[in-house]
Amino acid sequence: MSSEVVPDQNVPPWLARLNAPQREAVLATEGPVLMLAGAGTGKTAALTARLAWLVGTRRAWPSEILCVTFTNKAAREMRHRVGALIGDAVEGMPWLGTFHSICARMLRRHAEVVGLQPNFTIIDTDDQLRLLKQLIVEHGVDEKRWPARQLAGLIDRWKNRGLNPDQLDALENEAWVNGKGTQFYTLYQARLRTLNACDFGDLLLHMLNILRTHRDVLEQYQRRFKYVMVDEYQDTNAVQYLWLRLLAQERRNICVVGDDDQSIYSWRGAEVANILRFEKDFPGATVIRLEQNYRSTPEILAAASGLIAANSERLGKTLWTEAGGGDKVRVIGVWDAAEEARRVGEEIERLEREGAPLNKVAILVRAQYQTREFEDRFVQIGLNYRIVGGFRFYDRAEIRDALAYLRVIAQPSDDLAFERIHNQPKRGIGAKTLEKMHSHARATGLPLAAATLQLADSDELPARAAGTIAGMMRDFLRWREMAEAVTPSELLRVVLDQSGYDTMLKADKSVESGQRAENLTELARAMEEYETLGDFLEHVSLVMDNDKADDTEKVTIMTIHAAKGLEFDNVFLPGWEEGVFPSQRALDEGGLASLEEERRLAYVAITRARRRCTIMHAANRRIYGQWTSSIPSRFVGELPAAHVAVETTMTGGASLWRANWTETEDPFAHLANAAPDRAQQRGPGWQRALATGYETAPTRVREATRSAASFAAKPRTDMAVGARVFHDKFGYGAVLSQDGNKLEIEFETSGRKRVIDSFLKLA
DNA sequence: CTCGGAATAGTTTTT
DNA sequence: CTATTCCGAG
Repeated sequence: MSSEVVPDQNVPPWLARLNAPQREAVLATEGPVLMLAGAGTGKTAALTARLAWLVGTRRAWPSEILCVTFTNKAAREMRHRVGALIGDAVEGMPWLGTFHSICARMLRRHAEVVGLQPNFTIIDTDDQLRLLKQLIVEHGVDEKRWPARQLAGLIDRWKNRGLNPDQLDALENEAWVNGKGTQFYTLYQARLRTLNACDFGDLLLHMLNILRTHRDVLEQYQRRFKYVMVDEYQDTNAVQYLWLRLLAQERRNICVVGDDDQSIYSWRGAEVANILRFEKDFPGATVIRLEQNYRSTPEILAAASGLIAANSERLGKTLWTEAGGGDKVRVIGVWDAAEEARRVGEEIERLEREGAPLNKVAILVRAQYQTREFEDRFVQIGLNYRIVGGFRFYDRAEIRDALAYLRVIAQPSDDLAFERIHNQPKRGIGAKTLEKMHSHARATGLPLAAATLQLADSDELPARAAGTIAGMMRDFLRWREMAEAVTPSELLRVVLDQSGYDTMLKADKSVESGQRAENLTELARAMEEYETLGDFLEHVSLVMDNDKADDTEKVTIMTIHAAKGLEFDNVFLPGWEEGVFPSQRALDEGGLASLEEERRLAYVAITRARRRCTIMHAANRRIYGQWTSSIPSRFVGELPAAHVAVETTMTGGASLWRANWTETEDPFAHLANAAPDRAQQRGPGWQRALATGYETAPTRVREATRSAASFAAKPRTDMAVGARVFHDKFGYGAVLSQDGNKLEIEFETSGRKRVIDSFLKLA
């Protein structure tokens, strides 16, 4: 590719390094551009270079470019990489960020247009649910039959589609309590307005409404943004699309990057159609395909391409690579999920012995519940792992309590926050008092906190309750004054101390309380980089990720969704069974579209691998406590045979497996009985497993090496519940319970784990 | 108000 | 199976 570059001192090296289509995408600055960038084709490199080029050639100031991503992580990376190209100018890029953070920034300027104050609160799903629940109960709807979750889901969907309450059609209206959709959506929006709050969907919907109804505001932004760039365009939903179209339709300098084959978020409103219709919306668009892959071996690419070819409705791309060699994609069938985890563990230990860094090994699963089996196994064999996703730092109860205090200080009208902590720590203000507070607030139209203060002055409450409330309100007044003078971090420390929260934690002798206190210290530390309380709260609500830098060598276990955009040398893909992947839900509902999304997910999974990719399927697995037999995923059968090596290895040898299902305990016997034709429909993956696997390669079949752990079958008697123990990997801990030779231990530094007793010493 | 047992509901996840 | 939520008794 460098040979194509005409040496020219005006061409910066970072531009010369790009391949021809990437360079074309950079240089096509004027007019609409659709960049179809396959997995691993260097789209971020092209996008950052384009940004640098626009600024470097003085086509626009950094502040005149709108550059939108979906996640904070992507925004951060973009900022970082652009910074490497053009230096500090990137600091002046206020409009590089996520859809939500950019809209929040805009909305704070125009808040009054939609009836909000500029310091509005951004509420999260938790608050949203509590608020909706209140509304549902208040209006006499049976919360059992019509759960708040469902309403939240509907409202989210409406907002994602850009629908305001008055724009719901009859069908949508019917979706909630037989015709109360509009009513509850309206109530919810009104309630948010009185709370001076917004949910995530509102950030976009409010801005869209403003741009639609206020010509002057729209024109101001159209004039400002000379260039618009959008990453992961296949993930945009309707509001985002409409918002972008309004902002870009005048100048038409919009460049979107995406890959229809990697669209895996339709369930949260993303519409692949947006990418498919780009050329219609912006006639004359330049379409550029990035197809040269810099990540994977040709075998991996061929397997992935073959699989995705089974989808219809594709724009179509052909990935290729200059690299040669590499192993075929392996497919391994095992007896059950435990063996699957054991195999993966062994493979990883082998890789480790060969010197492969664990940081570049990943196990990608379809659903979170699959992680458990691996976690258990890796604890047993002492393999370092990290599970990505699941609990987030800011989701913890104590963190949310602390934040609620800060929110009430920053915004006295934040009823949701006030309600959260009104009796936390316990102040003796129970349901009865709370109900009085609520009804007084409703009667006076005051925020909860203000109404409560008034109530405390009256004789409505028992003297003791009135006293505590008055005291609490005095605290808040004092903290509010203090907030002007001290840093947010110091303020938090004072609040935790004076509110009695610290004391409450100290009094709590349970194993978790120590960790809680530590988390709060961690929070205070994280706050130190913020100057004002407002800055910090905005950060918490919009930038809620906590990718803690972790330099220890660990295997990553995460969902395929979470792995999008990442790459690993060695990738393990367990659970490729019908009902797991594709998921049962996708098979039951959603029809072909759902199935194709699952297939795209499988494509994303395979293309994460740089060097080696191992797909596995188990014949038996326990799902929600039910033993389930399953057949290999149809996706296994769709892999092009020429690029796949089937290497089925089972504990006890293949003959055992075969004996099991052919004669005595055919795991599919019930299927054959219930639906005789199902037995014949075991799919191509199954057929291949039969044809290639253990039939032709019996010598490769071997007893899985048992680790020392599983031999220590006799439970020890010297480790009673409560005993203090020591573990080489996890340090000191206390025994919580014993189950045979497995002990559950609360480790002082690494939390609760199940380990085998032979790895423990009495401390 | 707090505790404990029963009932229940469980893809994927960002903001 | 298991984490969470809900409800009723004390």
